[in-house]
Amino acid sequence: MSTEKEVTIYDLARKLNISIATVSRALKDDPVVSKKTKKKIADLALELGYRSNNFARNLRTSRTNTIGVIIPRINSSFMSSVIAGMENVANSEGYNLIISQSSESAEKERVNAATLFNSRVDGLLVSLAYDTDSLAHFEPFTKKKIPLIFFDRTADKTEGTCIQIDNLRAAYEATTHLISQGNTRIVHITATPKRNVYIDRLQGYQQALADQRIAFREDYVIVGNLSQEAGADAAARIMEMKPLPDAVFVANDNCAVGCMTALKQAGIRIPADIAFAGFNNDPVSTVIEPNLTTVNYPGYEMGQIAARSLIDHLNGASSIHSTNTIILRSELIVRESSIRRKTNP
Amino acid sequence: MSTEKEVTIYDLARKLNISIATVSRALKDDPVVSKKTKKKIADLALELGYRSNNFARNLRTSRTNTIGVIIPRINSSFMSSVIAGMENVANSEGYNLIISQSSESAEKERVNAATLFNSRVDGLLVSLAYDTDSLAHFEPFTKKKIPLIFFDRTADKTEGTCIQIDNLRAAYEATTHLISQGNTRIVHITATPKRNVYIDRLQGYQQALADQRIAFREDYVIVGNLSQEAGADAAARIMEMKPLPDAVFVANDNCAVGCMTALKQAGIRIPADIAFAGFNNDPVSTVIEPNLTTVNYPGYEMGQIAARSLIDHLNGASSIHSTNTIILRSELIVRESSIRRKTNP
DNA sequence: CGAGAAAATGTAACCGATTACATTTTTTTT
DNA sequence: AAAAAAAATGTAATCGGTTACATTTTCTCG
Repeated sequence: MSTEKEVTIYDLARKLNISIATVSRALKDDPVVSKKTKKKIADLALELGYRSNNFARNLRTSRTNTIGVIIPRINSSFMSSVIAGMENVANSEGYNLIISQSSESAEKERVNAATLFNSRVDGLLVSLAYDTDSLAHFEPFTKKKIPLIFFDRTADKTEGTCIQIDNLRAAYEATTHLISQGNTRIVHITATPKRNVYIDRLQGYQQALADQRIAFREDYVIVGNLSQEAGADAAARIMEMKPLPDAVFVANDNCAVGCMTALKQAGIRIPADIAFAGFNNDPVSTVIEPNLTTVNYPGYEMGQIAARSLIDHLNGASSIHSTNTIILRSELIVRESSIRRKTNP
Repeated sequence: MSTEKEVTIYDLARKLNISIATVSRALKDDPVVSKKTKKKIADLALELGYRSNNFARNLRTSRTNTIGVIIPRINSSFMSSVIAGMENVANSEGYNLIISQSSESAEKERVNAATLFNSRVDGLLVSLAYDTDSLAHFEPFTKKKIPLIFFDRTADKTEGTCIQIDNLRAAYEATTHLISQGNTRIVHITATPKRNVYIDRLQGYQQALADQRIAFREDYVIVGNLSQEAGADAAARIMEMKPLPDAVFVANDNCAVGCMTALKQAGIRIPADIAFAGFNNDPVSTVIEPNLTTVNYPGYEMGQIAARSLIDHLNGASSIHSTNTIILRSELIVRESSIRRKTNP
């Protein structure tokens, strides 16, 4: 009835008439304790429903077995895969995850970092918000040598390890593909060039144009927040362009969908009038009609690798400084939205 | 250079030549400490970069300020809204969230519950997995009087509070709407009747049929896992039915989309040949063509309310037992997928 | 068999806060 | 101005583990 008292190592020690030190060691499977004693202790612990008190341990060892995660938003298919991958590894290694969202705000990111710092996470996994300029809020971590890993939206000139894809190459391939379909007036919709992912994709786009001797036009780059609404806004701008562009490369599927929908409503045919390519291989890319050509990259794996790297480092298995950037593979998935058949009239 | 030593209340006390008790009280803003002293302490704490040691506090108070969350999957728009809502409240109240996914497996749910129990969360927020039968894995919580709140996929016959919508009524409305458009052969695609949400929706569907004097047909209920693939499978079964059903009510938008896509590929027109209604108001519902009629319900708010209820209870502000079930409003959003114009040939 | 090495166990300080209870200081009252 | 009440501060035990160092027990081998 009443909340039973929690069982401690003192209780175990008393019952078995041994010292708490031995109990503590036995529970940690310390080789210095004899098998026989260990067995006795393990049995009794089970019987009494003993559970270790992490606070006492953490207080003593100053480790929390907790990893902090800061992400812009959890509500994309990509991010939830990443989280799932992290959880998978963390769980199996006995770590907990504390996930916090910056909602794309540098200020909220700062607050989250402070909170996680105060909860003394053992390490931090971060994907940066759109408008983060300074990395000063991560200094407390680096100062205290708390390992810090950036993934996807990474930061240059930092000490932390970065896990990402080759955004430049992926964008280069997507753009080259659009060009190969006979397009030359290619618009690029993207987000703030503060973030590596967007600046790299822009460069890939530019480089592909350059390699095919197509002049880069400043006014073909539309910067927004990559939401569906931003896609619709971009569509309005595109429709004002004369001549009409013949292809659009969007840095994110969700925004591409918003843009395509708006164009379709205005009677523009895709891909006949304008071809499309996106980025992320979000599930909507196979729902929109026509299905969207896009860049697929492994979120789940990225999450796993990020967590794995961090934990390995925490366990001293590998130094985080030995590997500074991990590049994962990505691939272009060609679907109807970019396939030119007979060419348009 | 070297990792600086952590500042403790002992350091503050020594510097100011006062006792640690006063420091401790001042930091908690205990009214018993004079303003002057508080100011001195706060200033020094700031200057020295003091941060409270939660382990010491938790060890002493046996509270963790951490809330455990168990959900089937995070990768739906609905769930990520829920999480965002929880985070919003938890953050502002100084609680951390530990999120774990059951991946729709009762076994994994059990393991997650055990893990969270061992990390001594102050409370638990749960949405049940598809195949969870027994609630035995939550007994340790109830035994220790750790509050437990179910949301969305709730459990009957339990002591915990439940937060959900009126699934029966929502499904009744959706079905009635389909009937009002002139449909009578209405298929229902859903998931395991183990979960309240699905059994309630099925009952709403049945009740609507009954009220309109349409006979319920067992073979019109297709049970699956509500994935897009399950939707495609259901489409195959639907196409074998003679005569062809004239409407489909799906317990989840994502599955509806899979089903619609498969039917469209087979040349069936929506809504002309078959009308559709879904559930959840997932973003894809406005991407699929035709846009999907669906039931909207407030994920963000549900998350907020769940977290708020739990925290209020933890703070002793309200007893969890006073309110046993909280019902949130939901609404039918009618879109093209269910609108019959001239009627089919 | 007995000395020394190895294995097993024990002692006690420590991690950094909270808080019941005791004591001192300040304010109010008469 | 002294007594009583109120406010502020201090003392010390406590939460439940970890671990350096000390001690005891068991084993090994000449």
